[in-house]
Amino acid sequence: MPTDKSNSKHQRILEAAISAFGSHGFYRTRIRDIASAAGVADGTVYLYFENKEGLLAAIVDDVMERFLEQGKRECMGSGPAGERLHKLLRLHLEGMGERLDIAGIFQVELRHSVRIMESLGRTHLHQYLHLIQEIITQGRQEGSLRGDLDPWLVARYTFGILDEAVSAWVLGGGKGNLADQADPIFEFLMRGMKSEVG
Amino acid sequence: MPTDKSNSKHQRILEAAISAFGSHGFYRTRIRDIASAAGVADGTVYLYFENKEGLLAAIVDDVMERFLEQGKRECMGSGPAGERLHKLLRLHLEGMGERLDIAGIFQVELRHSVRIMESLGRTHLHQYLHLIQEIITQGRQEGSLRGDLDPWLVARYTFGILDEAVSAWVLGGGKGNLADQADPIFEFLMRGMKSEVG
Amino acid sequence: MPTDKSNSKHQRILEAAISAFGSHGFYRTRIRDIASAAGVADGTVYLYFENKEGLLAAIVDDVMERFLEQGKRECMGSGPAGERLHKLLRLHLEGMGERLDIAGIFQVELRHSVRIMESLGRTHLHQYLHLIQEIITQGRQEGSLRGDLDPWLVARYTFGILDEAVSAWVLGGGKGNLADQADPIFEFLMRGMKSEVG
Amino acid sequence: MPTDKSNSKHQRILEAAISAFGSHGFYRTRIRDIASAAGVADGTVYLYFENKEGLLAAIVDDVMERFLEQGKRECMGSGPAGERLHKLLRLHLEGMGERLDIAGIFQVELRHSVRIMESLGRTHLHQYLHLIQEIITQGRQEGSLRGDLDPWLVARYTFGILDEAVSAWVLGGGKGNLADQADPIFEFLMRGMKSEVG
DNA sequence: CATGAATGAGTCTTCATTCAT
DNA sequence: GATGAATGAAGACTCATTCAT
Repeated sequence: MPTDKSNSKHQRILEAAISAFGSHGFYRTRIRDIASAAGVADGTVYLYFENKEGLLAAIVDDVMERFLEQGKRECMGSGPAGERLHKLLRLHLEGMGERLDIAGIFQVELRHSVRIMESLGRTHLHQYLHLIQEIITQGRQEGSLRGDLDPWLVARYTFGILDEAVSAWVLGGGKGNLADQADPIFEFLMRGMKSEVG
Repeated sequence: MPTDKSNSKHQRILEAAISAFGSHGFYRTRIRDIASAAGVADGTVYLYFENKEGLLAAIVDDVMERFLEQGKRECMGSGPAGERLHKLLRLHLEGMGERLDIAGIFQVELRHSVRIMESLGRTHLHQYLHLIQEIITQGRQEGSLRGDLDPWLVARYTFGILDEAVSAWVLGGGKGNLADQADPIFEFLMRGMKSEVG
Repeated sequence: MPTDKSNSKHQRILEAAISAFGSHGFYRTRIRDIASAAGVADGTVYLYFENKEGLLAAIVDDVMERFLEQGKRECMGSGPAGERLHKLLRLHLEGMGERLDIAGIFQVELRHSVRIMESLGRTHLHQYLHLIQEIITQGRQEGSLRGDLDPWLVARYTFGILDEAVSAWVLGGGKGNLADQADPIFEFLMRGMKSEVG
Repeated sequence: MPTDKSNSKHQRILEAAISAFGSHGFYRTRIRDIASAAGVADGTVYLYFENKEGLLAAIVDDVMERFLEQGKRECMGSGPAGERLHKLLRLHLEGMGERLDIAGIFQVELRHSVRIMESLGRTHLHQYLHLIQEIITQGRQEGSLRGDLDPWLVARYTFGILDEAVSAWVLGGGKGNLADQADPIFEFLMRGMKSEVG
C-alpha cells in the first residue's frame, strides 16, 4: 500500500480518472480504462484507492481542497466585500473554465451519488458557502451591501448562479471563455445587494 | 409497442420509473424494480418503451411537457412582468416541492441524461428559459425592469437560483416547504433587475 | 425465480454441481463449469441458487435429507437393536458407495466451510447421531448391549468408524465395494478387540 | 531458497501458516496474511517455500514428522500391546488437544490437500496406521487381543474413532480437554458394545 | 537475503434484453 | 398484448507470484 500522495502513480491514476469520469461519466468508465490511461495494471488502481467510488471521492477531495484553499488564500482578509466577491466569482469560473473534465465531474457526475454528495456537502461545499456568506456579512457591516439580506440565502443564490453558469458551459461542450461571465454576474448580483445609499 | 399513451400500464410504468429513478438514480435502478413496482412483468416494459434510456427520455418528455404547459398557461399573456415572474417562480417551486422524486430526477439525473442523450431535454429546457426570457423582455418594454439587462443571461441566472434552491431542498431530504422560497427569491431578483425609477 | 424444485433445470444444475464439487473440489470448480455441464447459461445458476456457497448448502441439504429419511424409514421401530444397527451401517456405506462424488463432497469439501459444517452439524448430522444413539439405548434396554456405555459417545465412535471407512474409500479413488465393510465394522463394534480369554 | 531449516524466518513463516490455515482454511488464507503474521515481506515467503501449496506440504511434513516421531519414540518397543495402544491414544489426543490450529489443519485441510497433492501425507498417514497395526499384531501374538482380527482394518477403525473425537472437538471450538477421551475410547475399543451375557 | 510495489489472469455476479409460450 | 425464464456479455475486484532495488 504505497502511501506517498505525491507519488507519480497516484497522481497519474487520479488524472486519468478525472479525465475518464469527466468525459464519459462515472458509470460508463471502466477501471481498465483508467488503469490503461494511467499506464498501470488494473490491480494497481486498488493499491492507491479503495475502489471505484473511493476514486471519485478522492478526486472530489483533491480538487475541492485546492479550490477552497485558493479561494481562501486569495479572497480572505483585506479589501472591500465587493472586490472580494468579484475575485471569488472570477476564481470559480476560471478554475472550472480551465478544466472541462473537472467541471463535468462536479456539475454532472457528482449529483449521482447521494452518499458522496452528502459527505461533500457537509464539508467542502459548506465551507465554500460559508466563505461567500462571510463576504456578504462583511459587506453589510461595511454598509456597502443591503442590510436586510439573509447572508446564508444570498450565498446560496450566488452559488446557484455560478453553478448554472458552469453547468451551461459544460453541457454546451465547453465553448467560449467561462471566466468572461464573472463581470455580468457580479454586476447582476451587486445591483441586487447594493445598498441604495452605498 | 402499444401507442395509446393514456394506457394504464404505460402510465403505471412511467410513474414507477419516476419514483425509482428519483430515489435511487438511473444506473442504480433495475428494470425489474420498475416492472414489479408497476405490477407488470419485466418484458412488458419493453412493449411500451424502447429500452431503459428510452424510458428516461419519456419521463423527461412527459414531465417537462406538463411543466412547461402549466408554466405557459398560467404565466402567459396578461399581467405585468413582475407578477408573471413571481407566479412562475412559485409554480416552479410548488411543482418541484410536491414531488421529491421528480425533483430528484431533474436535479440529478437530467444533467446526466443530457450526456447520455445529448439533445434530449435541451429543447424543453430551452423553451423554459425562453419563457423566462420573454417575461424579462416584456418587463423591459413595460419599463418596469432595467433596460440594460441581457434577457437571456438573466433568464439563466434566474433558473440557476431556482435550481440551487431545489437542489438544496432535494439533498436536504425534502424537508420544509420549498414554495416558501418564492418570495425571498423574487425579492432578491427584483431588487437586482428593477429599474430605479420603476 | 423458478420455484418448482422438481424442475429439470434445478435438478440438472444440482447434479452438475455435485459432480463438479465432488471431483475437483469446491474452490477449483467455476460456476461456468457447472453451468455448462448442466447445459444452461452462467446466469441461470443464479435463478435457482443464491450463490456458489448456497449451491453447496443446497446439495448438503438435499442429500442429507434423503439420507436421513432413508435411515429413519428403514431402521426405525421394529427389530432388535443389533439388527437395526447392522442395517444402518450397511445403508450408510451403500449410500456413500454408490456415489463417489457425493461421498467426496461430504468427506472432503464439507470440512472446509465451518459455517456450513456448523449449520449442518446442528441439524442433519445431529439427527443422524441421535438415530444411532437411540438404537444403542434400545440395545441397553433389551440387554443385548452393555449397560455401562454412554450411548452418545458410542454413537460418535460408530460414526467415526463409518466416516473413516468412507474417507479411506474416497481418498483411495473409490476402488472396491464400500458396502462390504459393513460386516467387519459391525462385528468389531459389537465385540471390540479384546481376546475373550484375555 | 535458504536451506537451513532451523532458520528463524523459516520457522516463523511455518508457524504463521499453521495458525492461518488452521483458523481460516487453505483457500481463505492469503499469503499476505501469513507474511504479515510472520513479520516478513510477502516476497520473503517465496524465498523459503516454493509456493502456497508447497507451504501446506511443508506444514504437513513438519508436523506429521514430529507427531510420528513422538509416537514411535514413546510407543515403540517394550510393554504389552494394550499399554502401548493406550499410550498412543493419549499421545494423539494430547498432541491435537494442545494445538487447535494444527488439529484444524489435519481434520479439515489435510483431506483436501490429499486431493491437491495426491500422495502427500499419505505416506505419513500410512506410517501412522502401520504403527497402530504393528501394535495390534503384537497383541495378537501376545494373546491379549483377538486372533481373528484384521490388524489393518482395526488400525483404521481406531484411527476413525480418534479422528471423529478430534473433529468433534475442533468443530466445537476446542472446548474441554480432548485427552480425557483417551480412557473411554480405549475401553470401548477393547470391549466393544456387546453385553457380556448377550 | 529481504523487500513490497506491481502485475494481470481469473471469477463471481449482475442485469438489460429477448423470445417461446 | 403479456409473461418471466433464460441468456451471456460485461466489469469490479482479488491475490498468488515476480523482480527491480
